[in-house]
Formats: sequence, structure tokens, C-alpha cells
Amino acid sequence: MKKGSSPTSVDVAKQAGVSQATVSMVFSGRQERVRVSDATRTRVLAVAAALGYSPHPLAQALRRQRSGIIGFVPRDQRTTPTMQPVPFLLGLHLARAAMQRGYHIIEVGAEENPFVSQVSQVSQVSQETLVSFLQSRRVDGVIFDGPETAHDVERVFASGVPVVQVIRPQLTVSTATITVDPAPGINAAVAHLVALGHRAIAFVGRGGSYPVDTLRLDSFVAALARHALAPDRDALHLVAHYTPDDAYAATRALLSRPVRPTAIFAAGDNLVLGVLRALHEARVRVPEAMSVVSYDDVLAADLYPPIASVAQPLAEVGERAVALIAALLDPTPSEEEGLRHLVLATRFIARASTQPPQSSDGAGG
Amino acid sequence: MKKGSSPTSVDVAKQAGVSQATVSMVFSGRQERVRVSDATRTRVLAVAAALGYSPHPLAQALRRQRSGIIGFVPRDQRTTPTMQPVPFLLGLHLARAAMQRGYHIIEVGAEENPFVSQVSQVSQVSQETLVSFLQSRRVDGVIFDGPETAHDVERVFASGVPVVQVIRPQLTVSTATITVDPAPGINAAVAHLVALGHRAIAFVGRGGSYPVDTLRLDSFVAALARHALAPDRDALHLVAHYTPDDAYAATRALLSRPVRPTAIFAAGDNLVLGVLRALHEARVRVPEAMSVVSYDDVLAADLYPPIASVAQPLAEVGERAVALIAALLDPTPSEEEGLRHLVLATRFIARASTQPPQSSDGAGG
DNA sequence: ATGAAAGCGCTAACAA
DNA sequence: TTGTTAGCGCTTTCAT
Repeated sequence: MKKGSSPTSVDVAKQAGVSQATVSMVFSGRQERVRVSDATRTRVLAVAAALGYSPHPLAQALRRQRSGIIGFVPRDQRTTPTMQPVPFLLGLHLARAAMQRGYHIIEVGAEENPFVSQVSQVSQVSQETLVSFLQSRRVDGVIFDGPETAHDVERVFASGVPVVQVIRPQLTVSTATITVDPAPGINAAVAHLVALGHRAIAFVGRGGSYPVDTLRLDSFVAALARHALAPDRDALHLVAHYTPDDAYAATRALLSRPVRPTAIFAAGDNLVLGVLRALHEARVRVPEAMSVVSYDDVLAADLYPPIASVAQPLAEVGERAVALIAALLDPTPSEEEGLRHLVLATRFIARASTQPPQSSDGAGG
Repeated sequence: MKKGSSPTSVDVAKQAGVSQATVSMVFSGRQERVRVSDATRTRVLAVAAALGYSPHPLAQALRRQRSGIIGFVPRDQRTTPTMQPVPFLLGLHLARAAMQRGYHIIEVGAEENPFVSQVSQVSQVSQETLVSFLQSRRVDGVIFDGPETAHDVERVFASGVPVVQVIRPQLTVSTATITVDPAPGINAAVAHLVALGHRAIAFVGRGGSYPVDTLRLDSFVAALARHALAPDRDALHLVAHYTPDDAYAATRALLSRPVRPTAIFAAGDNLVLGVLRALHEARVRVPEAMSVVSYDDVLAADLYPPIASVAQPLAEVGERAVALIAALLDPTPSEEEGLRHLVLATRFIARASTQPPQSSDGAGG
């Protein structure tokens, strides 16, 4: 142990009067092969503690051929917490979950292209780059959250690296997935609104580009049907982009219609920001003149009024995603199946943003 | 090169008819010692490209005794983007900046204590653990954002690892710092409000526990003084905790006073959420009945109405922090000094949340 | 300008 | 149960 640097297993071995390999076994031995006697183990641990020894993760990684790094490719270029609240929070949960299992998360933006800036030779951008970057970093697995195309996923998957897609998977690639079933939460939300007396409930969300979006819309329509309500086709305002601005425009359009809905369901917490802005501007008070429910429950609780919302179990998604990568890396015969396509439930959280509709239903455009 | 695994420098060397050491020089040689002829370099690069070779980062790291990992200890336990918007965004900027330089960020919560769950022997929590964890991970440097006490920082700093504190430094430890000067932005904000005709401007923020909080308050008071305005002592509502709830309570107190302020300055974007809730509840319209300005500009733009805000240059903070760690790791004689205590400026962004005060200044509580 | 050789600190056969 | 040995893929003197 030289100046400054940490003690190594050799230092511990010398002090404890055992071989270096024994020290290694004490620290990294799998349970299956408990090769070390209790006496030796105790002595080694004591010496290690005294010296402040811990195994060098890089040396372990090199030897084991495991980097301990999991790549995370978030849905969009994350910009601000309001624009993309879910990926932000998911990233946090992933990082936590990974750390608990001794992994790290590195986040890679597909379009950001960090690789190019390092190796000037490489000039072809985008898809190619993401995969190269991931491979050059020797990640042990990759977690995709809503890739724009199947191409990236396909390439990474084909390279043999464990892949799991979460929340918004590209279903054409047969990777493991962890998705969220919007139905339970949306059913509860709609039931809640209907119980309050609402009949005209509008939907502000995205259309059929992603299966996930379709699923939310379908769940919404199905939930209405449960109460013998048909959706007002014109009150399904489908935004083109998942942005507050698009939701704002959609809501304005909704408000200018001859017969206004009495409640709005916004299919994302960033969308609800735009919805609220439009309502505020039009002086439509929430919940007095309009009930509002959102999906995501990331920002909802802290807005005004606190917005009732359908919560996704993001912490569990992160937890499971990391666990799945870990399981894929060290397959146990038993658990092989059954966890490759996990679907988690949503739940509805009521808040002050809903109340019975006003009896006066004149338009105020 | 066996099945599945990536090609190594040996593979490239064989194909190119050179020694492995030469391949290494081509890829990692410092400029100082340009040991390789152009012909050889070209040939090696061609073969490498054909084989899809890139240096194994773990092997490099082990050999160089550089993990390439920078630890990030965020200000608080990050929970949701609304509760702690700044650390979320800062984390993103740090990750981006690190990646550009070939580093990774791993995030460590001081109280979260991820280490304990792995090594059951360790039972003493908190401070001790953070440092051990960082050391066991062999981080090359640590970035602190607002440590609660100086203790952690001190220990890491004492261990010889490069440390930089950002935004909310503990000044008792003589690490490098990157801070933000609130004065320019706050001056502009106050000037803006005064120009609109506001004279009674309240401050919702935290008191003297942190230098940074004091600085914001002092900047605010100083800005008032520039316009020959004295702060109404009772309109400096200091919240105990940096939470929307505390700001909500403070704002309610403010509204119940006999003479209401006509404008509120909230010293953080999470605080402004509480401020807006209190105003909405009391049916005080923004900006008609109350102008509102916030600090941070992370959430502000997407609230209703869009809140004028003092923006911190978070991207630059992240960029500089990583650059500083890198510089500390490879000191260049020239730049040693001058970058150890960097102070960046804030700027004010006007939005629809301000307007001249109403002439009728009766209380409505 | 290039090659040979010695490790970085660890894990995993294989021996003993 | 423990020790010996051979690398993981790379960087870096030191020869040539």
C-alpha cells in the first residue's frame, strides 16, 4: 500500500497471514462455494476493517467481464422537469435501484451524440452512434424508455446485450418489457367523475402514434362505456406533441365549442400544465367550473389546485427494470420465464381538482 | 477475439502487423510523445475500424488508476421534480458535461445510505458511510451541491480527492467552489417591479441558515435600497424549510396583514408553487392583484401565469464543475489559480406575472 | 519509431 | 479448506 492509494487484497492477505486468493474469496465468494472457514473469514475481515480495505471495483469488473454499468436511454431529450417530468423521476428511481444492486446508470441521449465529440473520426451520427457508444462503454445492459424507433433497440438487442424497455416499448422488438396498465387508474378516475355527476368528459392526449397513447385513450373510452357513456368524438382532443403548448391549444379549442365538457382528463402531467393555463386564461375556475384529472402524478400534487391524478408506479418500474437486467445477466433456470413482460397497475389519487358539475351549463366562450 | 466479446488491442495488433503497445499508443498516446509514424497510425486505425475496436474503458481505468467516475452529492434527498427542481436539472447538466469529457456521474445521497444495504457488517450510518462509499467506488472527484454540514465535505476533501462545491458551498472547507451571484438577477427583478410602480414588495424565502439564503435576502434588501426603498420588516417572510407548504403558510400570513404587499418575490421555484396556491385560494389574481417573481427559473415558465424569474446558469455550473474536477486531476501549472472560486451571474427573465399595482390598495383578507 | 515486458487489483480454475 | 497460477485489456518504462 503506497502513499495515498487504497490498500489492496495483497495488503490484507499479508497482514492476515493468508493468500490473496483467500481474501478475494472472503469478499466476493458466491454462497454456493463457501470455501473459507469461519476463523479465517473473521480474521480477514478484521484486518480488512483495520486497513480500511474494500475490493477495487474496476479490477473486479475487468476480471469478471462485467462493467457494472447499465445504459439508460430516456424517451426524449430531457430538457426541463416540467417538460418531461416522468423521465426525470424515472431516472432517479433507476439510479437508486441500480446503486442498491451495485450497478451504475449512465444516461445516453440518442440524438445528443456524445460519442462524436470524443472520437473525431466518427462522423456518422444518430442511430449508429448510440449503439457504438453503448458498446464502447461496455454496458452490461440497456434500459430504453420510449425509443422513437425500433431501430436502436433492435441493434442493441441483436448485439446480445440484455435489454429491457419500460413504459413505452417498441413491441416489434422482442425484448423484455415493463409496462404500466393505465386501465385501473383511468377506470377509477372516470368512475370518480361520473359519480360526481359528470357526463361530458373530454380527453386531452396524444393519438395513435404510440401504443401507449392509444392504450390510454382506449382505456378512457372503455371506462366511459362502463358507465354507458359514449365519448363525444369532438371532445377527444388529440394533441400532436406531448407538450404543454399543444395541450393549451387543445383546451382552448375545447372551450370555444358550443357545449363545453364539465371535466377534462389530461393524459400527462406536462399536458395538464397547458390545460390549466388555458382554463385560467379563460377564467374557468377549477374545480368549480371545470373538473380536471391528470395522468402521471408527478407534478399534479403541487399544482393549484392539487390535481387528481392517475399515478404510475415509477419507483417499482425502476426497481424491476434493474432487477430484470440483473436477472438477464445471471439467469436462474427457475425465473427465466414469467418476468419478461411485466405489467404494473396504476391507481387513482383524488384531489381537490374535482367536484360536481355546475348546474348552469351555458357556454361562456 | 472470442465469440460475443469485443475485439482487443491484441486483435488489432495482429491484423495490422504491429505490436499491441503500438495500438495502445495510437489510441491513447498523449500529444507530447507522438511516437507513431503516420503510416502506422493510419494502418492501425483502418484495422481498428474494420474490426469495430475501441479501447476497453475498464482496462484503461485500472491501469491508469482513474475510474472516470465523479460522485455527485445533491443538496437534499431528491424526491420529486417539483420539490427539488434545481438538483434534478443540475444532475442532468452534470451528467451531460461529464459524458462529454468521458466521465460518468454517480449520484449519492448522504442519508440514503446505499452502502449499508450491501455490506451488512457496516452498521454506523450517515457521514461515515458517504465517504466510505465514495472511496470504495474509487471516484476521481466529488461534486457537492449544498451539503447540510461541512463534515462530509471535510472528510472527502481530506482524503485527497478533488472536490468542488456548487451553488451552496460550506465555506469552512477550502474546496474549489462554483457559486452563483444572485445580485444581478435580483437587482433587475426589483428594478422591474419598481419601474412598474411597486413599492411594497414581500420576500418569501429562507433565513440565515445558509449563506446562500442570506445572500438572496441581502441582495433583495440591497436592491430595494437602490431605489430608496426600505424593506417592510414584516413583509420579509422567512420560511423554515424550502418547501411549497412553508411558502404557502408564509403567503397566507402575508395576505392577512392589514396592508398587503403588491408584489411577492419567492426565493425559489418550489416556493413559488406554495405562493401561487395561497394566492389562488384567496382569489388574489396574478398579476392583476399581485405581481409575482421567482428565483431559479426551472418551473417558472410553465406555471400559470408564466412567472417572471431570476435564472441561474445551471448548465454552465455543471459544465464548469466537471471541468474543474478534470483540471484538478490533471493540473496544468498555468491554470492552477483563478478558477478555484468561480462566481457566475444570474439574469432576470420578465414574464406575464407582473404588472403595475392596482390603484385600489384596500385589504381584502 | 517500435517491440518486449511488467504490472494495475482482482477472480477462477486447478492443485494440494 | 487454502494456495498457486494464469490471465482480464490496457499503459508505460526500457530496450532496440
